[in-house]
Amino acid sequence: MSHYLTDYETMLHQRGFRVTHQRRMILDAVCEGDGHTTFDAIYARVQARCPTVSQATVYRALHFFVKMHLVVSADINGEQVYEIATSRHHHHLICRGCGWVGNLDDAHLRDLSAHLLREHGFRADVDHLVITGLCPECQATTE
Amino acid sequence: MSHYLTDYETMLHQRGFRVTHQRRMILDAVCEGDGHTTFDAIYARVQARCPTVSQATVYRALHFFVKMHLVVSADINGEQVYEIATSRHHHHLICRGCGWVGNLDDAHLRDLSAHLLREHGFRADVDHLVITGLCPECQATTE
DNA sequence: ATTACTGCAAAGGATTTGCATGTGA
DNA sequence: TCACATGCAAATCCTTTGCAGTAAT
Repeated sequence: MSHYLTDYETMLHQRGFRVTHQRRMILDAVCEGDGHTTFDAIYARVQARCPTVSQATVYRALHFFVKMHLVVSADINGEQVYEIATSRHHHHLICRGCGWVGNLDDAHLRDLSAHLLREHGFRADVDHLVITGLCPECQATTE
Repeated sequence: MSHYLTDYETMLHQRGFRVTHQRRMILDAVCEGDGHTTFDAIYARVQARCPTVSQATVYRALHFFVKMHLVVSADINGEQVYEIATSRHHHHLICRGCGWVGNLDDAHLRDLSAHLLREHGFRADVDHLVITGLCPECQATTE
């Protein structure tokens, strides 16, 4: 993680932005998540370490990181979630029964996105697709 | 449309719910849309015919219709949109540049959902997937 | 020394809710 | 008739913003 941190700090410096104590904590809090961290979870983690950090700062930092492409956000069932951006594209399976989160490699969507580009001229955002459904356990218990 | 209306009215009656003037107007307003109608658009259409209908009623009716599976809702870029439920599964391509909306037949996702079920045991909700991206025109103008 | 960033509190916008009234079956 | 549905307004929730003070470079 440390050389990754160095990279992003250098990048921010080069662009004239500042690396603050708060931003470091907030980015750490995003990294600690399993991949889909809600605002509340991030805010709680930050608060645990530094109770004076305000919600406004967390909101602003998250927007900032998204704009800097260090974090990606998605909307799952009306709730905004955040995840550290990685170079490898992958997608998520979300169980609407129990909240289980699974990963889906980009490879399985290559054909689809190729089709969309060829037939519709549509360039799909393939970096963070969310597919909801039911995991094996939740299929057993009829909703 | 009329026999469809009869069907849903009968269904609601059987379940002990009531078919009111407001609910009819609200469902009509959802039907008039191209498939992704925002709350504001629905409320505006209803207001045009009956200015006394309140937002609360529209919110309540939409939730009600979703629960009755007469309407499906999705979240596009943080905005909730509504669409009449149809038997035919289809998906939507949304241009994040200009808001253009395209349809994508379910057939193109059959392979993917079959794969998910086979490999992950995951039963994907294939009734209303939203894929964002850029349409041909908006690809020209670099965002 | 700049000026980006933060904390606080207030504002803003969207959605929900309590309650008295109205209305469909 | 009587429970369901509505309108109104207040309440609630989430997010953004203005501004004065703080801190990174």
